Amino acid sequence: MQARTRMSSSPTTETAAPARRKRADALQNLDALLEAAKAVFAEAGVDAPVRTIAERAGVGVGTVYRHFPLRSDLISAVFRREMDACVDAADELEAAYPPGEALDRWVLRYTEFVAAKQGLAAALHSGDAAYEPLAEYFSTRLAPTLARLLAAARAAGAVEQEVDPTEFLGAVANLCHGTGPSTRGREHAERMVRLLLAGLRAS
Amino acid sequence: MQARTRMSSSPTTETAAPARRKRADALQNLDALLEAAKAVFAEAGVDAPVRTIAERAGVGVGTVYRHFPLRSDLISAVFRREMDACVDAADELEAAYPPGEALDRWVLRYTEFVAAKQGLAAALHSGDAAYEPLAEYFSTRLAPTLARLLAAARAAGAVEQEVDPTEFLGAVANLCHGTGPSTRGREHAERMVRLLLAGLRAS
Amino acid sequence: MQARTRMSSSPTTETAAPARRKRADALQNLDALLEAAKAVFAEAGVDAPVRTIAERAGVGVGTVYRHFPLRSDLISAVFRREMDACVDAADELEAAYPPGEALDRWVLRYTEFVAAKQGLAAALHSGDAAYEPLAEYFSTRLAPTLARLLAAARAAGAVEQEVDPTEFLGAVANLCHGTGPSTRGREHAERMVRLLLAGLRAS
Amino acid sequence: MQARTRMSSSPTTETAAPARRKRADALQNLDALLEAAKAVFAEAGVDAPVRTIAERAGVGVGTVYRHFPLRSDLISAVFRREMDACVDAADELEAAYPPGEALDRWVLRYTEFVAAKQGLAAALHSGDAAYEPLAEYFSTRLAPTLARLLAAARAAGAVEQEVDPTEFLGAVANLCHGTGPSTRGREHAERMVRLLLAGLRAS
DNA sequence: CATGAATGAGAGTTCATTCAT
DNA sequence: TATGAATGAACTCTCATTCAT
Repeated sequence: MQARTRMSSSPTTETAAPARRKRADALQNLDALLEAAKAVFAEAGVDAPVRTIAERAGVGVGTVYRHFPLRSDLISAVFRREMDACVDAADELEAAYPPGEALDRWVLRYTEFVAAKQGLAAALHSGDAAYEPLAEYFSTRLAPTLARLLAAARAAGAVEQEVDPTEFLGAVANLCHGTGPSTRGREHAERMVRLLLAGLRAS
Repeated sequence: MQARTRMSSSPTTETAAPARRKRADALQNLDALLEAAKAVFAEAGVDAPVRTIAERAGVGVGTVYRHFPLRSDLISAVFRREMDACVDAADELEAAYPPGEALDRWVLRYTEFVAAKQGLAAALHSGDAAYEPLAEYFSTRLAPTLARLLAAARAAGAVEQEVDPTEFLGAVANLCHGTGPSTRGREHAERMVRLLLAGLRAS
Repeated sequence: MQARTRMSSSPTTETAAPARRKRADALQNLDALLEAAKAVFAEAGVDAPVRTIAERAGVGVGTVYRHFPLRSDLISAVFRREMDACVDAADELEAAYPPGEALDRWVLRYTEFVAAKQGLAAALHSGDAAYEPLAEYFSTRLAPTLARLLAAARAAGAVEQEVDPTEFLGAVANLCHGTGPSTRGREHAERMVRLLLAGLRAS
Repeated sequence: MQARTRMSSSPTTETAAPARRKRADALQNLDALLEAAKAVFAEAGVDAPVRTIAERAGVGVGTVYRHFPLRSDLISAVFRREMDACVDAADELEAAYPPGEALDRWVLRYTEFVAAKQGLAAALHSGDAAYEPLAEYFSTRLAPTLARLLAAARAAGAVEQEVDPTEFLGAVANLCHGTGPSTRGREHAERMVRLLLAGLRAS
């Protein structure tokens, strides 16, 4: 019943094949869904009612279930995008800064990401088998990145302590827990993360 | 909520025994309730169904609501007791160890407590205004204790960094998040907490 | 929200213990529930929405689930009562008529019962494991009754064919399928059942 | 339901081939649909999700709705074909056997057909007005066939009882209810149908 | 004071049906 | 004409919370 945006591009200017149109709509919906989910997760956590997300995206609940049969599918999809961005940031930081500083900056960058995703850590630790894929993504994408940065920093003498990358990432995620989207919360998390980083340096 | 006619005669005119009995019963119930809640919270988190707790305690749900109108009241009551024990431990540690070590040992003691209380941190950060009293208890009992230990350690040159006690306590609580009652989880949390402590030492 | 009948018997005339009152209410509700379910099942089949039954009984859905966690529990309860009555009728018929006629009359009595319970046969054959208890009740209560009547009739030379009682009962139930509560439907079922009975007699 | 502009040029101006192709495709689809529906009905009953049928046939749901706007349309179409085969069988049986035996054999043949169509009887008796056409087909095709066989058998002295053909057919269909595709179920149904046939013979 | 039956809002999930492409 | 994405009504079931006894 919701009025879909009928962009109504004039027929003459339309160049894409008709078959594409359908896909375009679907993709648009999917995007709206991911955006909505991201927003709702940030506000109400990953346990927010499916209906809320559907409404926010302007679609029916059925559509959500069509694209993401499991809640975890949606969660994964939402977070994966940003995790990728986070992973990519490592390259730039490594190129621009010495190992120790690159490590710090990347961890802080990661902190920022996690802090903005209320409920991420909770989902990760929920024990719910549904979030396995998400956890796996952590291990296969983020952890290796941190491992690389750690190794470089240690080689440069900027880090003394041994630490398991996945464990460390989990700890940082946990430190962001409950720190709303407020600046105060952010700062709080950041301070604690810096303490953790300082700990790495200690002999 | 309307006060029903109190059919029972005034306490003064009653023989001591029945009155005692009643009070004793009530206290017993309350204790059973707290024990049950503690156990259930540990197993299923602080969001466990009220009925589960009531059944575990062998009382009706109504009784739970009578004693603890808000869920947070029950949670607070449950945790308060153990917090007190934790606070008390500080004295002994201060007497037995040098400031720096006393600090470490106490924080680890606190870590143990929090790790055993699945959901404590979550509740604390839930944003639900209902948990305010619990947070307050944190500030008024635990935080001053930590502040004292920190001050002593700093005076002894065992700590360099400045840190807000409440913030630090929250961070430690967060680090325990999702670390089930398993030994592995415990160790994981402990390792991260030690890192945090090491961070305090760094110049 | 539904206004419960507040019979409000004057306090002075009330003799039953207060504790009984609660039970009385509960039982009344349970009875209303069974009556409502019976009616709804007859009108809309055993797959009727739970809410419909709850509304008809004037209770909340939760109450239905409290008393009958599984849909099949409710169905069983509803039908059991009438099955018992049906079983009891056998004694009277046996006493009042010669074996062959007693058999006929009882089967017709049973036909009447089943015809009035739209959905009984369907549930029985749904394959849904949930209806097992109901099927079992068939085997343990009705089948033995029919077996007895058949044996007597055969001994008296009024029946020639061998037939498995449970199978026969199922067949009769099936014959009532789709015969609404109309007289026409009833008669239709009855005619076919008589044919079946006639078949028993054939050499 | 509004008629869309028929973009395709008129059939007459098109070359024969493409037109044929289209028709051929459509017919093929229709056939696949009927086959799929038959299979699905047999496995999951006539209430099976439309999508299941569409997938089985390798077409979109829209196609199902195009050919069979009402579910009953599909059901009717599916069963009609087999009913016709059943009707045709009567001729052969009449030619090959004496009236009494022809009757028995045909009824058993019909039993086989119905037993294989789980849900046919249910649909027939569902009360849903949508199945009227199917019921009508029963009356106009099968019932006359049975009537003919019955008349011949009666004329030959092989049947004593009067019985309405449609009613009898319905009864047989009902007896097949809930008898899965298993051999046991089949035999059960057959036994009961034989009893019914024996009843016809009784004086 | 305790009890636990009753209530009913709300969440998840499925599917018939429509309709833009 | 076929497709399948989207819709949303309808259903089941769970629990927090109230309140008569």
